[in-house]
Amino acid sequence: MNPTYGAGVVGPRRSPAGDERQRDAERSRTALVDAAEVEFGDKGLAGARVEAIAARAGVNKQLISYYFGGKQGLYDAILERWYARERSFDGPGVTLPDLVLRYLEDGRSNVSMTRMFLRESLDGDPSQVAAAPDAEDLQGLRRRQLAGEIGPDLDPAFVLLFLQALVVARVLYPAEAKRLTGLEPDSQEFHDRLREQLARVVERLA
Amino acid sequence: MNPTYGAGVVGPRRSPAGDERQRDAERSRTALVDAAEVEFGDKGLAGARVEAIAARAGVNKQLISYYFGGKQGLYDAILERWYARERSFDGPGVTLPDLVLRYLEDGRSNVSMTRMFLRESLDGDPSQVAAAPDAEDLQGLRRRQLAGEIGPDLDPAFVLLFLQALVVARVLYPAEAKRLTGLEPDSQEFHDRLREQLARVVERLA
DNA sequence: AACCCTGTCAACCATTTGTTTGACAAAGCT
DNA sequence: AGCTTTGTCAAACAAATGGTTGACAGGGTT
Repeated sequence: MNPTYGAGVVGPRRSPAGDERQRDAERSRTALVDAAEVEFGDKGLAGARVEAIAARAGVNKQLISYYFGGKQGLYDAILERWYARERSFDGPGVTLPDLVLRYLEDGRSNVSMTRMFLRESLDGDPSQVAAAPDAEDLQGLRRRQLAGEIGPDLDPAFVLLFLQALVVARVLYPAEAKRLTGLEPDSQEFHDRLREQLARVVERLA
Repeated sequence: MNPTYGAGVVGPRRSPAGDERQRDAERSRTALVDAAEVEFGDKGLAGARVEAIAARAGVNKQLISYYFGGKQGLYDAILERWYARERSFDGPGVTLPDLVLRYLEDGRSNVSMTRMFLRESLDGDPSQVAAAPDAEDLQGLRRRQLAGEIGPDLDPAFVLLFLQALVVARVLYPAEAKRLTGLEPDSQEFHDRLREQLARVVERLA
């Protein structure tokens, strides 16, 4: 190995268009976050190794401390990104099946992050959560119930809880998914079938 | 601390009925398994600390190596126990709602183990699982479909996947459960409502 | 050109952590 | 009673791991 920076194995270039700078804080940051997402998703916070994350990102592990203040900081940064995106999901004029499928879609394109989120949910301390029966998402469901999308004998709170579980089933039980359906959980075919089946179940809630 | 064995703080007794032996391999084993179940459920395999397990069990941590060959061995032992019990669930003459509620019931009385199981599912390598569309549990569902318990437009494989997800929702999302319903997920009231709501959803699958 | 801030790395360090070792006593056996 | 096996513990150990330090060069600024 030679002691130069970046992946400049192809020889010295005179920064052709500003896109291949060998020192790019933003790129390093992003690479670390992306890599960490996978590692944390695979092994969890405790199981993930900072060295593995750095290696996957192609940078020195010290940068994790430099940019995020350590392993935990990196973890938090990713989680923040997750919550931010999730908050933007529900909106006015979105039907229930739409919303569910939206979550499903998101889970498909962010498997690692979903895995990480599930682990986080498992790790989290449930005692320090406030009850919020007036939360926005719940009110949305109540409105849907009045509109007839959900039967009057069902409790929107439990319905929402159930839906959240349904949406992550594939990520939570990849092995079961494969065993039962005979399909690869990552495949397009599985995804299509899942969409269809889930929609049918959601329709039945009415 | 004095260098004597057992919890004999109350003074020396002459083994009154064979139940308070201070050296009891079986008791130590069980204590370790029980303690580990909680620790692994709370922190996961990587996050759990052998010292914490031993402390919770009230024995020396070395016994983990002695009896189970180490942390991993203890983990495997517990997992084995889980699978063994689960295999005994489905049987002839059990209706679908019954079966689901049975899983629900089991999850309630074994929260730690369920948590641990979920983590394991998340950790596991899905690639080394064989597709088994002729599995026993699936055939059972197909029979139920013919009997009218499941609509003909639903695929038993996905239904089973969904049901498994529904049953663990409470353990997977304890914080959400509390936030949405306003009830403590461990409380009897939550459990009763959950039973009821879940049953209604399962009925709707027909 | 001289200077300085920033990005990056390799080596080092302190701690944590699972496991091994060695001692020792409780029970069982002869 | 004496011997052996087994259960248990405290202390020592080695490996792993996250974080810190110090060097150094790229780039922009003066």
